[in-house]
Amino acid sequence: MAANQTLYVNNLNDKINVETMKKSLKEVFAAFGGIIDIVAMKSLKRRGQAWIIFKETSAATNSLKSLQGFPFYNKPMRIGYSRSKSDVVAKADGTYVERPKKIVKREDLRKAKAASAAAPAAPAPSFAAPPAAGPAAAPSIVQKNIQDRIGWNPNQTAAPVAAAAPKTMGNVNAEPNKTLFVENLPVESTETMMSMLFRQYPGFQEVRTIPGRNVAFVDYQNEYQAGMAMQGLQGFAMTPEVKLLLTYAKK
DNA sequence: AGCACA
Repeated sequence: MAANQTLYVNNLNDKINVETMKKSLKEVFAAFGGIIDIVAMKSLKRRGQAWIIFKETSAATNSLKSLQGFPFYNKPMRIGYSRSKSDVVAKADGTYVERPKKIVKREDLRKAKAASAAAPAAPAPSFAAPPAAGPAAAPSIVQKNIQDRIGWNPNQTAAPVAAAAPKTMGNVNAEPNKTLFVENLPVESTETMMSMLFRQYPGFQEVRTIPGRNVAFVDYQNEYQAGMAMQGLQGFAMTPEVKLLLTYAKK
């Protein structure tokens, strides 16, 4: 695949509103260089994909390498170079030619209808019973899980994705906030471990654990970055039984 | 799975 200043990203979570998705993508990819635009659409043929248009091909290459397989809204991103030059880029270098409007064929309409009818309804929020209580987790499990997570090899194709987020929010406060409220911390987790885990996400400031309580607060520079960390680590399995529960802190 | 440009 030839290098291109535009990246093609797929396997994106299409349950996420496209505008939110574009903002979140910008948060992560902008760390690698200037972004001209992000194109993402929600139609049947185009959902779950996005084009990240960088100012520089080098930035595209760096982000491709380091974000390949990055767990994003619970799905590992698959990233490649775009097959063609983006219109904005072609317009800038004077090579843009008007593309003929495509005709939507009757057959395509039929297919689209069939596909949406076959699409399963969104799963109900899971209140699944916790896994059978096995032997008490050794203290090292939490550490190991975190190390596995932060030592995540960017070149692997199948990234270890956090367990599906339990949508059983104890805290109904959905108001975005640059501070995250973390629940379900196993007793053996330490502030150092927590910061290792949360530091992977851009904008990380600090973790504040609350003595005697299995909760913590994690600060980011802004609420988008906090949102990124929340999506990335939601349901993270600290032990096979204990999964992190993340919400925005109350303002 | 699907490479667009509203």
